[in-house]
Amino acid sequence: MITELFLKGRLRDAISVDDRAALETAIEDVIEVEGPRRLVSRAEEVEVSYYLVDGYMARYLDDKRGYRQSVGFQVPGDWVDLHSFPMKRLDHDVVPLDRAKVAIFRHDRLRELIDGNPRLTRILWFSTLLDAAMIREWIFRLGRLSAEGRIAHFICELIERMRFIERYDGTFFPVPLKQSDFAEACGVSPVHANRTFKLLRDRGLVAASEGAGGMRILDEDGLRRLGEFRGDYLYGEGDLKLQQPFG
Amino acid sequence: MITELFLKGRLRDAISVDDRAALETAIEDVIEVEGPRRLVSRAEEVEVSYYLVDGYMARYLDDKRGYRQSVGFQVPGDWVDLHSFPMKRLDHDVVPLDRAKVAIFRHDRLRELIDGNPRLTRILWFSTLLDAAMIREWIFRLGRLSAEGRIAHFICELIERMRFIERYDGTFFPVPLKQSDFAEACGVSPVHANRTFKLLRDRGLVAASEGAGGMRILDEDGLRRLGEFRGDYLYGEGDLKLQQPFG
DNA sequence: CGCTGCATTGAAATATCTCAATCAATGTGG
DNA sequence: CCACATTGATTGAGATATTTCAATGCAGCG
Repeated sequence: MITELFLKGRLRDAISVDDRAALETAIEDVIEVEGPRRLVSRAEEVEVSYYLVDGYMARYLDDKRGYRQSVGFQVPGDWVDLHSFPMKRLDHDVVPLDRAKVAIFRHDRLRELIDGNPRLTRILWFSTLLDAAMIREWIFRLGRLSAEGRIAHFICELIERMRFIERYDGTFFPVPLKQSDFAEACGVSPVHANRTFKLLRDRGLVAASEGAGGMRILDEDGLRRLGEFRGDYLYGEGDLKLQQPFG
Repeated sequence: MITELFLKGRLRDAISVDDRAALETAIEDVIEVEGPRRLVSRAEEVEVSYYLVDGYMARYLDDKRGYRQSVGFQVPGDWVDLHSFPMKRLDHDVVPLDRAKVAIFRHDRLRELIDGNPRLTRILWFSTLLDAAMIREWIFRLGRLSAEGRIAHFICELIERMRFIERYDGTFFPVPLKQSDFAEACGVSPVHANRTFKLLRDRGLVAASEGAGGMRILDEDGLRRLGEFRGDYLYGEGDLKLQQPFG
């Protein structure tokens, strides 16, 4: 099933079998895309939304000098730009990190699908809001943490999200992020990101980088403390949240 | 009409007369609240959402030391926590800045209202996404701008939002924000916020502070340049966005 | 008059950026 | 197999930006 990973580890069980099937039938096509070519550009009018089947993507805003600020990171099972469905345009660019596989949903088809189905509507709405909750936590990260805390916090988020989709085995997760990608996500210079990783290694929190192949975690609790990480924002929805205690 | 200002200056005209009326009838009550007492607390389960009729509110995440990061700012016409309707809980606190008037919408009542009304559903969904677009721009602000740029950018956003609801006359807007509130929103220390305001005054961009009564703007273009401000993210929705050119 | 809450200032301590090299791994063409 | 280019990681050193701590100023208010 294409949408196998959608909300996996969170609300997935709240989606009925029928709704899942309906969602699957609304898929227009599944294609391969590859960075650094943009999949969606800021401000262009769009008529489809993409669901990320496999691979990773980042969302960017550009500053005056051409440097990028990452405003989102998508993993398999995420919608990349479902918000363009009610919004018509995006306020940012979407770029595959490497090679990725996406399912295409036409907006008119989505509309047909959900207009008579408030339950499914609410689930899709929910998933865009989960995204918003993450972004809010990114603000916290940038506004209140030191460079070291920011990187640690971001790593914790990645761990948690990879765990949802069973791509984290307790010590390693694969993600094609370079140090400069961490820098763009955490609002620090690439050079400082490098020094920060060295600090994290010296503290025994993460292992030496495996290139851009992924990340080996040595002390998840230590990272959480350093990044003042509370995982709850990744859940939403009361009942399910109980599976993961706050803090 | 209570929801008079909802999406004013943006999508408001897209809401049909019937839908507006329906929305009005779903109001449970209108009450006065006052900060610094929290209106909604992080993680508590909620059954109502609030629409801000008058006054201002801020949304906060706390760090380890008890300092706050502002992750949102609401003006009259905004929903303060509509996202709790699909989410059940909030990931942050909501606090009136001063005295405010809010309309209460019970979630079960909202559900009845929109379940047979996909158009209205999409408008509410849209408004939560507009909120998300703003937050993304906040990330840009924190991640890519200097303290001076951040404050300028935030002021520009306030100008624009106050303009939508006709509370900005071209030189002044009323908002009970202290320098320390700007600091919490922009991720800088209160002391540095103070020095930054001095810089902005010295550059002739804003006038001497009027306490927490509001802000007098001397050079909006200058502020936009300094804050690398692009107003488009506040609009959403293709057609209407044309009213305000990009950049 | 003496609080109290905010704005302001100074000075030293830190954190982060920038610029400029260097290094290591990888791939490519000959 | 070698010379070379490319990409990303690493390091050093000086310049800037921002924080922190500690006072001071200033206005409204009981």
